[in-house]
Parts: sequence; structure tokens; C-alpha cells
Amino acid sequence: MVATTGTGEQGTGSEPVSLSSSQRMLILKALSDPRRMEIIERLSSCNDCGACSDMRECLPISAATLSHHLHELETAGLITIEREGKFAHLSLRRDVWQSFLADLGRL
Amino acid sequence: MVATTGTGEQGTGSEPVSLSSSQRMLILKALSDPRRMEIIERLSSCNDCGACSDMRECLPISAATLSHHLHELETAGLITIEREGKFAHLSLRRDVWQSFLADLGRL
DNA sequence: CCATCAATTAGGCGGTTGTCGAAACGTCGA
DNA sequence: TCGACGTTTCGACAACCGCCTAATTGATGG
Repeated sequence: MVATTGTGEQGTGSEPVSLSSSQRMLILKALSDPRRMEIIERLSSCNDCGACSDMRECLPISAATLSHHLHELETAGLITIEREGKFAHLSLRRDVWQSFLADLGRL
Repeated sequence: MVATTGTGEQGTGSEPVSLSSSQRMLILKALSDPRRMEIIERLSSCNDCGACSDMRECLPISAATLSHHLHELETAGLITIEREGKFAHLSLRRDVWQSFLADLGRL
């Protein structure tokens, strides 16, 4: 999906990863939807509180639509979805987020 | 369109402006298209070299399509289009850009 | 005055995308 | 085992979007 740090996975790491321009485009496309942006904001504010169902209580969308949005965010590399039994735990990939911002700042 | 600094217009200023969340969304939508992102990159690298026709030489799109993209970037507040006679001079609004980045970084 | 040129507008075409309901899948508890 | 539940997949539909050509506007110069 997205480049890992190469020095080992660390979940919501904060060290820099390098993003290709197509990955940056994927991220921008992912963020261009209000619902997805709101998901990212929510994940960013609470460190690890994200189960899918928690999101549904806040967003006025069906489960199918939420799943679709989460898939796109995951494809863009912005979030990690850990499946445990029935539940899906979401977390923001802060390393990717930081690299994305650094990328835009370097313009 | 977009909030000015309030202390006077300065074109490609660099002091902070405050963006509403709908303006931020407009910017994200504007950036989610590869062509528009490329326009922003190009404007960012050369300070004031932007006439519409210069852009057309680099982007493989028709004049109508370019005009459409420029209009969206202008609506989002990311660029300024100064019309002088036949020509349109483009410039990146660096103040807006910086505020946008700061906004995302504050997540 | 008219031809030319830069840019915008109008209108339409085709592909993409957000959305949903329904069905399927996998897990957990009774 | 069976039903309930969280999540995903499927199939479809409507809206949106990027793109073009053609027509228009507005300015410049012969």
C-alpha cells in the first residue's frame, strides 16, 4: 500500500516515511470528501478510540458507505484497520500524515 | 471569497489568514485533481511567471479545461488571477497556502 | 474596420464517485 | 447449533466532474 519506514512496523509511528507523488495524490483525493476528512479529524483527536460503530454514531451514513470510506482511507495509507473478531479498530497513521504535510510544505 | 488578512491586501502575502472549515474543504477538493495540483506546484516554484498560455504549454489540456481548473483554484482562494488586457496573470496566494497547511498540521 | 489572438462560457458526453438496500461473511454468546 | 451483531461485498442509481468542441467576449494591431 504505502511505504513503511523500512526499519520495522510501529503502528502509529511518527518518523518520516517517503511518499510517492501518486500516493500523495491518493491522500489528497481521500481527504477531498467531507465525511472522510471528518473521520481523520476524529481519529486524530482521540488516539485509539476508533471502532467502526463509534464512527457510525457520529456520521449520518450507512454501514456500507462508512466501510467504503474507510477502505479508501486505508488504501491511501492514512489509516490502519486492525480486525479483531467482530470489530475493526481504526488508527491514524501519524507518520504518513506528517510526511504528507511535510511534502506539501516543501512546495 | 476567502478571508483576507484584514490589515490590508498584499497579493501573495505570507501572514496568516484564517480559513473556515468550508474553505478548507474547498481547497482540499481543488487539490484533489492532478492537473490542479500541478498548476499549484508550478506557480509555487516560479514566483510570478504565470500566464494562462504558459500553463497550456505544459499541461495537455484544452484552453477551456484549463480555464475551468483555474476558476476552481481561484474560488478555493488558492490563486489570484489578474486580468490585464488579453492576458491573465496567475499567482499563488502563499498566505492562504500557509494557513491551509497550518490548519492541517493542527489536527 | 476587420482579422487575430487570449481567455471564458455554453452545452454535452462519458467516466467516476457517494450513496443506499440487500445479501453475505465471520464472530460471539446463549 | 443457532441467532444476533459488526463489518464487508454486491449491484444499482443519481449526482458530480473532467474533458472536449464550438461559440462568445474583449483586447490588439494592421
